[in-house]
Amino acid sequence: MDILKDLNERQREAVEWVQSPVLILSGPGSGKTRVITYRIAYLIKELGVDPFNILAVTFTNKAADEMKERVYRLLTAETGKRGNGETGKVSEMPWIATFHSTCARILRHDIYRIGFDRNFVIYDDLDQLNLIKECLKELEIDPKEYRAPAFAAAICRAKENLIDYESYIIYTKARGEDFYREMAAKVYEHYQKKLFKNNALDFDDLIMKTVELFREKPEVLEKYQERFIHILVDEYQDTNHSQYAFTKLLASKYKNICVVGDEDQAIYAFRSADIRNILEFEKDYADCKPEVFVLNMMEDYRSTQPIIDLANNLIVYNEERRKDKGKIILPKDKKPASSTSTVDAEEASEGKVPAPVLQALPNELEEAEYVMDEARRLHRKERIPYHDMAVFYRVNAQSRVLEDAFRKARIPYNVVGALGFYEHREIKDIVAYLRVLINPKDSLSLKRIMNVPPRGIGKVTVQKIVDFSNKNKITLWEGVKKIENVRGLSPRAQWLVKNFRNLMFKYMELAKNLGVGELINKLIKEIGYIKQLEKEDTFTSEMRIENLKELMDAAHQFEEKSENKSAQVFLEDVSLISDIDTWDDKAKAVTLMTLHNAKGLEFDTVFIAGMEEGFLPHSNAFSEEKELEEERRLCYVGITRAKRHLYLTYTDRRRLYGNTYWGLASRFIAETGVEGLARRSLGVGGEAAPIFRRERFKVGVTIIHPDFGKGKIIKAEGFGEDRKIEVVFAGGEKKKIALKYANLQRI
DNA sequence: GTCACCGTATGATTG
DNA sequence: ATACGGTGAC
Ligand SMILES: Nc1ncnc2c1ncn2[C@@H]1O[C@H](COP(=O)(O)OP(=O)(O)OP(=O)(O)O)[C@@H](O)[C@H]1O
Repeated sequence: MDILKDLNERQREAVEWVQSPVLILSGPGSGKTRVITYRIAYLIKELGVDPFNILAVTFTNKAADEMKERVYRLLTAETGKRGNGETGKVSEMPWIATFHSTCARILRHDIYRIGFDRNFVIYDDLDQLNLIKECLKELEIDPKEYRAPAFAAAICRAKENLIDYESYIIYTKARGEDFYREMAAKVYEHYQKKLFKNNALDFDDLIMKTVELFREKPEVLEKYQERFIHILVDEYQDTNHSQYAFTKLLASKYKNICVVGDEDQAIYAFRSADIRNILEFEKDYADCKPEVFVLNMMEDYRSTQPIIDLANNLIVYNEERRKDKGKIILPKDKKPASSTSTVDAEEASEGKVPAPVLQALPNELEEAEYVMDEARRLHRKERIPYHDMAVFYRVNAQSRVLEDAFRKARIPYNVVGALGFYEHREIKDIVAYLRVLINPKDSLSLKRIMNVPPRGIGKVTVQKIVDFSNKNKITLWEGVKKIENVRGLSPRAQWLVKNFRNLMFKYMELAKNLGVGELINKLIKEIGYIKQLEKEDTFTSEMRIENLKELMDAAHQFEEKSENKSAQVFLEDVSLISDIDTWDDKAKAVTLMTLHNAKGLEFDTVFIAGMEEGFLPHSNAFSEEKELEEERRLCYVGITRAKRHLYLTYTDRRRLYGNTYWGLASRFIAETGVEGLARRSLGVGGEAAPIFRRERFKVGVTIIHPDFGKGKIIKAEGFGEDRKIEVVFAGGEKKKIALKYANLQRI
């Protein structure tokens, strides 16, 4: 069977094993994603499984598209033996998507069973934040004292763990005195009720409501269990509890499940991902007859030996890591595709296999310059295409200087993330129009557009309609419809709202028959959005016009490629798009992205910029050992993306957000042992930052001050001599202390 | 009442 | 750099 010829023996076994659940817990580059892809093709082609009965879950839409494409190619490949007719055409493709879009599609069909409308809208995190701000206003909570993003985080964490607001309130009470949590509970409840009124779901609801649906309506669950007889999940180490519950429910009937992941690459604990899901997978299926098939592969087909060494050296510093996990190794059977088979240090130094490079730079500008220069050199001298190079960093804001350097040098580049296309204000405005047309209950979006572009309906008028609607227990849109009954409006204001109402009536009609593309075109023209922007005539307004044009193109393209051309489906696509999804990996350009976005990808050349204490590891992770280990895994993920060329750079001093950060080289640098390997380590004499040594005075540490006595560190910043800490002393008073001047003792 | 402008505060990682 | 709240002109 020749689709299996691209696999090694153990991969092949995993592809062919269908007698019981499969767990693949394997290192980077070991071919996990490849196994899933081939397994899907194998199920269809060799076992005659109906593609309709297969669900594969990926981490991003982009990964889903790629997998679809590969599966399609495997299915249509000329096999000589079998094949679905001479055209090799595939009649149907399996369902390959992210958790979020999978759940969105399920809910679109069946959510009415738990009391929601099927035409719900999906709120992204900006919408979520705006709605929470509204809640704070209505609950009379001062948003300066209690920040909205903190509530958003609390609510997300709760939902990721399937805790609805009722349970949240109960847990809060059980905990006793916790003012902040009590407040969060109130906000959560209010927020959730508002979502319901708006007929909206946020991202986390998509999963949570699906689980709720499955639990409350067994016949719905059964329907999907019969539909998804074979389930495959990629990147399983980064699933959270709700995703775990979803998967487990679906798989519980047939138990044809295959999960794949690597706990050393778990980097999403901050949004409740839990590696126990993958580590305890065997327990979940302990009663299966042949027991769970477990595969632990550590052969890394991606990287060269020196890169593998760095990764191995680094990851053992994670103390919570399973001691029996082992190291990744170069596969014996690896074909000399682009690199040589086995390599020793001597060969590496001769330049057959490039040695990883560690480079210190005085500041972030020179760092960017250096990265750009090296990229250009590799392109010219070694003929490495730009699209096979990437620059990774910890925080989006770091991309700016890099962009500038690449732009100035006229080297093509793409930035993944930062502000995604669909997060731009002008795009969100138009999307809000569409949402209201489809789901008039969406008051958040309605409020957003009532005066966009400015049409004389100001804050006060809107507030009056809101009050009127609340008093009469109707939605804001109902309030707008009954504008004649709203008291205290000037005739002019009433007239303006009536015009707006008529506009919306007209477009609600049009939306029934027109495709999204045409609808958006007409709408933008009629409301004079572009005219308004032209009037503003600034640099940003020009960009906005471009973006709007791009949106119209996107909508037309959508119409062409999709069967269901409704604005509804378009909106769904738009809401679920992620940063990485819009990245064009075939463009001839260097890719700039965060380490998080790099997961699952591979490049010939990888630069990791900003390898400094405070950035990688990020300063917010200093105080928790667990978080520090996650930062280390992040670094591990970055390193293991590189096939042949790896550069680690760090600076002495970095300007960001108008501040200057004086950094030490990241502890991870020393841990990788790159200094011993690198050809040009510490190139810039004297300007290199010293390599990090562990700070003794960390948050949480108890100290004794010669004057004030015993106290606990609650805040710490700076390094070495310059370190400043904030301490709460036994009496309760807080003091800021510079280590330089105080003779502190650690206890 | 509405809108455009200016000052101030404030920044991780994401589907 | 962007998101807010306050201010003055219409
Ligand atoms: N048996 C094999 N023979 C040759 N190349 C392979 C084999 N298996 C995998 N590869 C190659 O190794 C690289 C990594 O494969 P893949 O992305 O499937 O690994 P992965 O385990 O999912 O990686 P990661 O966890 O790091 O994202 C790919 O370029 C793939 O083509």
